[in-house]
Amino acid sequence: MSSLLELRHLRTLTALRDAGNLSRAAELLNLTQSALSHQIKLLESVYGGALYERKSAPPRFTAIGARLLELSDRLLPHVDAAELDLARLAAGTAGQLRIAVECHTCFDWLMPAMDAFRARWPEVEMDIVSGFNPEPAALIPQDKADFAVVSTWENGLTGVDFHPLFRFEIVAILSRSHALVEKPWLEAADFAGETLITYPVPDEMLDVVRQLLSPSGITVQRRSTELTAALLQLVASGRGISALPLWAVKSYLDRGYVKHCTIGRDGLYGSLYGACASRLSGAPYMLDFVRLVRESCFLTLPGITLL
Amino acid sequence: MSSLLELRHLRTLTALRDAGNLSRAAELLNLTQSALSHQIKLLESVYGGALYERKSAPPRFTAIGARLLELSDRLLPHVDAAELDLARLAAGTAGQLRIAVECHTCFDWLMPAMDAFRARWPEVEMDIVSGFNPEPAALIPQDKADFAVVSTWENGLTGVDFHPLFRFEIVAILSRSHALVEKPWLEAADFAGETLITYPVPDEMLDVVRQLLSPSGITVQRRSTELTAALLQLVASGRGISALPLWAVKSYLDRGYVKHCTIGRDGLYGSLYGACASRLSGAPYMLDFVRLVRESCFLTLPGITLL
DNA sequence: GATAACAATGAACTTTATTCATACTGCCCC
DNA sequence: GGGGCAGTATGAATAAAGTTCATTGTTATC
Repeated sequence: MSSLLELRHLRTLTALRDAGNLSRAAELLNLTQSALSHQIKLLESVYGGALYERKSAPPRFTAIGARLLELSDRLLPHVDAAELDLARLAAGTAGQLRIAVECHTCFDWLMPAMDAFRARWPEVEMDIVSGFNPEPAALIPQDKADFAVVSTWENGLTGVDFHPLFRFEIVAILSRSHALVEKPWLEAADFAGETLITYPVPDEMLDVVRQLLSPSGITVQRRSTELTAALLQLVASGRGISALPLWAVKSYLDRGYVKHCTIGRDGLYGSLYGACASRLSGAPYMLDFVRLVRESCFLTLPGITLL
Repeated sequence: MSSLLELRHLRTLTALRDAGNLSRAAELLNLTQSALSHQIKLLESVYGGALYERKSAPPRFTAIGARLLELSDRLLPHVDAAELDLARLAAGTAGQLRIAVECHTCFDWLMPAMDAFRARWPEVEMDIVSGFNPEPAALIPQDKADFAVVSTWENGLTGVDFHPLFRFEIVAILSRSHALVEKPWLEAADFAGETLITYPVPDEMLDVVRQLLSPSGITVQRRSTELTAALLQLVASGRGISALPLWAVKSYLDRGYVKHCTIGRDGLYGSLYGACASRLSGAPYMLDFVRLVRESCFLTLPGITLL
């Protein structure tokens, strides 16, 4: 009888468009694919027609779906703005956000989220904690940082809360002519005798060392450089192999500049978490920041999974 | 965690503002007062503060409530427009709407709804069935009307569906100096010997006759006139008494031009229904018309209750 | 201080949304 | 051309609401 259209449905539609398919949209919304499928089925029964063509990627919307999307685009920004205002009403607008990172590549994807955040919370003082921080989470209890990107969820730390960010695959990077390229996947032994080219971080922070090499008792030569491009240049020219997040090297792989190889039979995966001071863990601006990071990463980084 | 604000909540807030209090808002939304109270309580717990001051009528909104209302005002018109578009997509935009009324006063409140309807469904041919129609519902099977305002729900008619509209009190109208004014309420016997001043409709269509006088076997003199103003002028000058919907005479009563009196111990009530051809009963434009009528009446006519 | 109107509340209930488990579909690829 | 694979659909089970019911609390009014 009366209208059953809710914001939920509009959010689903835009997520579908943004994410490219139902399953990814579900991930973005923290729901299951099934839930969204049911939602859309309901809408279709109400409006008497399909909302989009299922077999096309990206989804192609019908007139009905397009009209609903048009509505979403008009509505959701206002909803977002209103909720932002309300969050600010609830807990002042001021605050600090000193960000520390463990790995340099993080800035690649942190930047868009930081830009969005700055626009949304102009009164929050945002800073990057400079210098080399092997254990950025430790800076939080010392009150030298408010937020840190870390790869391990340390339950021990008091006064520090963790927010899951995402999970990604780490692949071995090899020159196009490397012998190992032929293998379906690499085992620890394959690294013996190779030079491992990495970012300049301590051994125990490299997932490939921590999860694969150390447990197998294999040690390798290391060589490091700051920039991803330089690193790949070294690999391409045969100075060694590397192990990097897939999202960091996807574009090089697509261009055929280097080759890659799964590490371990089931692949090697790293995770990232956002650590923050417990006292700020529930602050609207902190929650908003985490959300922005997750969202922008999911839409930007290829092949990642939200945690 | 993620936003739980839904259109439902925004609809509640605007209904609250439009209707003036929770109970009336509930009526407008076809929900109970309790449901709305729970909704608002939830919102308040989420946003950390009251949405409005309960004890003031009309409701006075807090900053939070006002921000949400602002959002509603920006959103709901778009939602409405979109749903209208979608309804038109589903079932063409053309159609006929020939309206017949049983009682002349109906046009008072039918007009605003008709104006709104014309704007929303420009391609639907709207007409008023002219002439005197003692039984307008009968015109529907004859295909001389598509919609009729009637005061009885006749289950017998085939091919005709009824939509409940509203219920209203019918009061006796007396000159300021009339003796009966002193009575707490009038019974059938009080009408004996009086002249009943009415619109020019047959006896059996007057609720006061049908529900009170006929059952008691009391007959009265009748005198009729078309216009409400003329009718009241006759009453005021002592030519007789009348029985009219409260909403039709409220403004005269407020000005003290005439007096009124409850009819029967529990009051006399009339109801109105919208009759329409079954074949059109589910048509989007017909449902929309009924909705517009109910809504505009509820917001406009004092003292009515939606059915 | 009774009455009436409105709002709040907790529990029962109903409805709806979501998940789970599984089956279906189109597509790519040896 | 028969796996695998990624995406989608579906029915039943479950979880999570939203809503009502019955009642109480509150405030204003006469």
